[in-house]
Amino acid sequence: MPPTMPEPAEWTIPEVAVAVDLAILTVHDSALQIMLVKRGIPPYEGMLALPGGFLASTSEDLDHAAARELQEETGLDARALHLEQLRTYGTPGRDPRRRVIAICYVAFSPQLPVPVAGGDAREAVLMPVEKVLRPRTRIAFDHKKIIADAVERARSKLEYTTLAAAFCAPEFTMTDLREVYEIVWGEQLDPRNFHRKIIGVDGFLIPTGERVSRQPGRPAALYRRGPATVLHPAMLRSRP
Amino acid sequence: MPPTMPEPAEWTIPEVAVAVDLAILTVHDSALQIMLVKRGIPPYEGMLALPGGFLASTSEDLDHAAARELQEETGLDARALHLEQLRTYGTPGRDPRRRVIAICYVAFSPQLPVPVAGGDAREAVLMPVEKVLRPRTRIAFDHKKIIADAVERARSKLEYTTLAAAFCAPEFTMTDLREVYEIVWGEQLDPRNFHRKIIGVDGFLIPTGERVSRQPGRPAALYRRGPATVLHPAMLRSRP
DNA sequence: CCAAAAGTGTTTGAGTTACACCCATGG
DNA sequence: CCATGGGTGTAACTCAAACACTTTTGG
Repeated sequence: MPPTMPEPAEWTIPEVAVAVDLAILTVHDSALQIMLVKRGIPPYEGMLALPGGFLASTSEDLDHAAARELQEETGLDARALHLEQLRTYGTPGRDPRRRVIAICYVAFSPQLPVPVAGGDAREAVLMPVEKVLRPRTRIAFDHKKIIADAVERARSKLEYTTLAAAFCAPEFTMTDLREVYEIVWGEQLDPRNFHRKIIGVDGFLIPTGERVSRQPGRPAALYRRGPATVLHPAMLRSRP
Repeated sequence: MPPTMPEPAEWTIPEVAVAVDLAILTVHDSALQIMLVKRGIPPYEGMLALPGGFLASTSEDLDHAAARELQEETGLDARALHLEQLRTYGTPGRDPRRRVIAICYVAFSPQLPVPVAGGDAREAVLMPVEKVLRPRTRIAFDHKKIIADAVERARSKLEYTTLAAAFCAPEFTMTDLREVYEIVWGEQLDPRNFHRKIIGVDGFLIPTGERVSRQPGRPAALYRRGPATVLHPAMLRSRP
């Protein structure tokens, strides 16, 4: 860490602020959606941005800061969903006020419980990423790029991990799980081959023994998330 | 970025220093090795640590800071090798002096040219990661964990990208490339199947037309890196 | 009974593994 | 000419894609 620099006993601290931002993804209304908040102050006042905030204290762990932000913004408990570091963004000028280094996290959340009234009661919305990423949509700071990276992380993690289940409610059907894949990847999957594939990965799903009948048709078995975390062999999406 | 916080026009900047550290990996003497520097000052004086330094100015891009450190520490040109962000480490207490957030990068380098005399002429060494990661070996700060993460990144990137070639000299044989895989993964591969697999990925290798005869036996064809970056289907290592 | 969704079985082809075999060179 | 590594051919196997077919419900 301090090997190259001049290294006096004291260094000059450049005027750098450290932020933790969150890309909270969820599947809702047959679309992959991301949580955004409306900015109340300049710069980018009134525009949508990722939730996040500055490092609260000098003794707060990064992962803890992310979990705290998540709790504050959405009321969600970080222990109940998947939260992982995405990347750090620090291009000068990304915040017009001063140099800000943003350590970004992605969260994969099941349907958000309430219409997400944050603790701060600031205006939070869910927006389909498809819409966010359109060229015409304008998002504060460099957050559009961060969202694109978060979505790509989600898409590739579905391939080789069992994280798709993190988007499902605690109990779900095979079709619920398949729809997560279809929505995140934007691609239809064969229900029959999908079923066989998932059942073949042991530890992915635990059958509850229950069945639900939500449409006409044969009732579907209910499952819970199993202990497996990796998918091997991977579940590949088609390459263009 | 500043959505959750109190948000006065001015925020308090916590006393946080931002560092950029490098995990420079190379294959040398039939081992995956990492570049370490001996610390000249406390804390951890005399111990080995990753090369790196503090953000030089308030207007320096992170990727640029990493490339600059690389140049300063090793004389290597970042344009000539692969450099990518790994992860950001910020657990409080990881530097005993004050809060330091380290944005870490991994570099994949071909054989380092000279015995790595850095610009600063500080003592730099290559050490096999196998040795670094042994429980008994002590490394400054939390750098052992960072090194473990860097190695895991390298191992998994060989599976689904063409990055193995980044460890090879500009011109190399199929066996050179195979040995990169074998050394990084610590696993023997069948030379015949490996050859066919790599040849089948188009854009991975460009034949130079030349041949070299370095041992008794049929001379091997020489190749250069091709434009392909992804390996599809992936090259899987065996799972334990 | 019919439509619709859940789930099983079967065929085919792509891709990997394992290994026999041929090729081209140095000593 | 023979040991050695480079490279090709091929059969057995694994797994995914495609799809016919059975099961079980709501209306």
